[in-house]
Amino acid sequence: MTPPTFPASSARATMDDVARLSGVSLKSVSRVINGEPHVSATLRAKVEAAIAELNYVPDAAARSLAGSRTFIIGLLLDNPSPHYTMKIQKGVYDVVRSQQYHLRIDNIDSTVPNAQFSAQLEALIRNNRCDGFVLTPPLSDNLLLLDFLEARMIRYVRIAPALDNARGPGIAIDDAAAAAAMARHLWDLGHRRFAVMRGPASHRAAARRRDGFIAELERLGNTAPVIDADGGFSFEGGIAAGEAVIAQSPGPTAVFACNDDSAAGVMAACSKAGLKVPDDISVCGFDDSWIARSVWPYLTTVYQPIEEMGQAAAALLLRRDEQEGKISELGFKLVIRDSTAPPPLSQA
Amino acid sequence: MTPPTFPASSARATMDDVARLSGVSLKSVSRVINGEPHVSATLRAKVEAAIAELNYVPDAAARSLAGSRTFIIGLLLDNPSPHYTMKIQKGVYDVVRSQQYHLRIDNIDSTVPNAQFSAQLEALIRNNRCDGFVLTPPLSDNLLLLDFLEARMIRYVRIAPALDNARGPGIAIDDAAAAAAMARHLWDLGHRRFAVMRGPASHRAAARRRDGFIAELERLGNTAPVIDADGGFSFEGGIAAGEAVIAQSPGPTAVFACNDDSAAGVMAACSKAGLKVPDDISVCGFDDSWIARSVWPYLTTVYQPIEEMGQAAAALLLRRDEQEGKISELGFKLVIRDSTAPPPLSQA
DNA sequence: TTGTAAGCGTTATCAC
DNA sequence: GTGATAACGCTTACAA
Repeated sequence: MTPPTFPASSARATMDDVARLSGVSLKSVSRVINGEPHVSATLRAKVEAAIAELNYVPDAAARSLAGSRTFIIGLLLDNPSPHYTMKIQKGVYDVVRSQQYHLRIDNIDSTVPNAQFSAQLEALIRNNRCDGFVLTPPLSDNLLLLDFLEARMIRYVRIAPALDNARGPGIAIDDAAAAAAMARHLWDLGHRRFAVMRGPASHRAAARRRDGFIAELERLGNTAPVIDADGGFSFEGGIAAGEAVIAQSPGPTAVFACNDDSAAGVMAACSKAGLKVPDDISVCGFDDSWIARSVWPYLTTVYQPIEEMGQAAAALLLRRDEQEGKISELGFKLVIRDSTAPPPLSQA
Repeated sequence: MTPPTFPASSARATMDDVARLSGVSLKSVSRVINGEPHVSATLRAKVEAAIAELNYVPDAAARSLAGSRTFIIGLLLDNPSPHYTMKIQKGVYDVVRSQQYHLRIDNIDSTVPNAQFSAQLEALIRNNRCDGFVLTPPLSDNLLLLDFLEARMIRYVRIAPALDNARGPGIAIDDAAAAAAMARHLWDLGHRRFAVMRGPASHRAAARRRDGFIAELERLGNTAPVIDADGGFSFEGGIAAGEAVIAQSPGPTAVFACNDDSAAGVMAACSKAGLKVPDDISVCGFDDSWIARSVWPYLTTVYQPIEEMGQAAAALLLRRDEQEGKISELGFKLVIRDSTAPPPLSQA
């Protein structure tokens, strides 16, 4: 079987052409291109003119063969929510392209046994290096992965890490504070009986949301027990947990789900049970994902700047300001829509 | 400003090492690696043993510099639905990786003026070629893009093309037939008054769905006019169009939306208007996207094998069986869930 | 069937 | 500041 071959692109100008046209050496052209110091203004001008005239663009393959950079940034994805992932991807892409880098995608499955996991990583790294990886959750908290990358001196930036935060650079929001803001919103509306839908154990940030919510309620003076259910971060999980929770007596007047998907599930459970949101019960979520505006009534939730987190992660990776171990926090925003309201008078 | 530099990965075996260890020439190793013919079994065995022992992996940069292949496939994205895009991306990724290729992502904005559009394309192509592109809708029907790629002899495969189908290879489903199947489903339930929510004009496949739906109704004997509204392919568009449609008198007993997002919007509109789905009105969509299971009741829709379409597109690109102009059709499936039922007795 | 030699287009080393 | 010249790791004529 003959391997596939593809036509090369049409002839392009090389560094040689630029050097010849501008009457300088190859190395000088290289200096100009890479913005190296110790180049006279006149030389630089000559070279730049030639580059413009020839419409010259450096060849990535040659650069990465000769040099130590590949001009490729990898985005490591695992088991992603489409909405979340696409936002991150868009953010990373925009920054990467603005610096003349390219974006490579790599999916890895972190649910397999360790040996297999390492094999996947090996396969990714070996035949086509890249200049760094952006790690998305739950990979951001995968210690095996961090070990692997560090052992090979491969740079990375973690998005929404929640574990071992001194470990590597990262971009996050303050999940606990955001959940606390939501707790205050519900409290101020008059709610006093709450349920919280936690996320899967592997999602560390979800635990922070749940804990932050409960802690803030306590701080506000809440003494009643908060119903604690597993919403599984999914619509189906939200339905199941929602049905169980609203069947209790007395039931909650407000439910905080740790992501929007499970919140939508809770709303569906309410609708099945004949409870009107928000008149009979308030429901709120987290993420301000696309589903928050795809349910009726629109979901009260926490906006996190997902795309900006992708941008910031890429920028951090490209900057190389040895910020190891620093987690940059971005702002969140409470988005009050139509799924939360004061509790029914009879229950206030 | 010094450009960022990244550490090279740890020393790896090269083809030279393999040649030395196995006692053959460089070229022979190359032959084995590339699966070229005319290699004796013994030589091949020796080389493969050496490769295994040294854990050798060819360097992509060197290969693409010396040869005509880059081992990179590009996925061209524009204005994507997250769910759809992620599925395509996953499918393309899996096939590409299985052939030792890598996946590069490129977003382009096709809503800008032509000159700017071409500039975007130039920028993508120039400094880092790739061995072919997978085109996703609406890019699959962008004639400017096809011209651009063909002029540069860059291979491509179109996903869900609906225009100029003789133009290049592509992967699609039979949108008209799928819509017709949905029409029969509703007709068989007893519905006789229909509305269809069409998509935006740029999405050519959407028009095929609408037309196929209406044509099948006529074939079945429907004489009443079909209400034709613009659902805009979005949740918001579906709400607006849905409100307008159900306000009519007599209103439809069944609504077919050309994608799931607008179908969900119609459901929300019904819910606002106090109509119960499916008891008072049936609603169905197209795509079997994630939102179809994120609404209540679950949406009756058309499943299209999006991930497989991505796989097939990548396989086509990699095969190089000059199948120019051939569109491969994959199967669809009617997915009957809970949002469709017989019309209310009073209206049957 | 196998091997030799000449690049591919950059960056890096070291002189000048 | 600037410029020869040697890598980088592979593919591809062209021989043998």
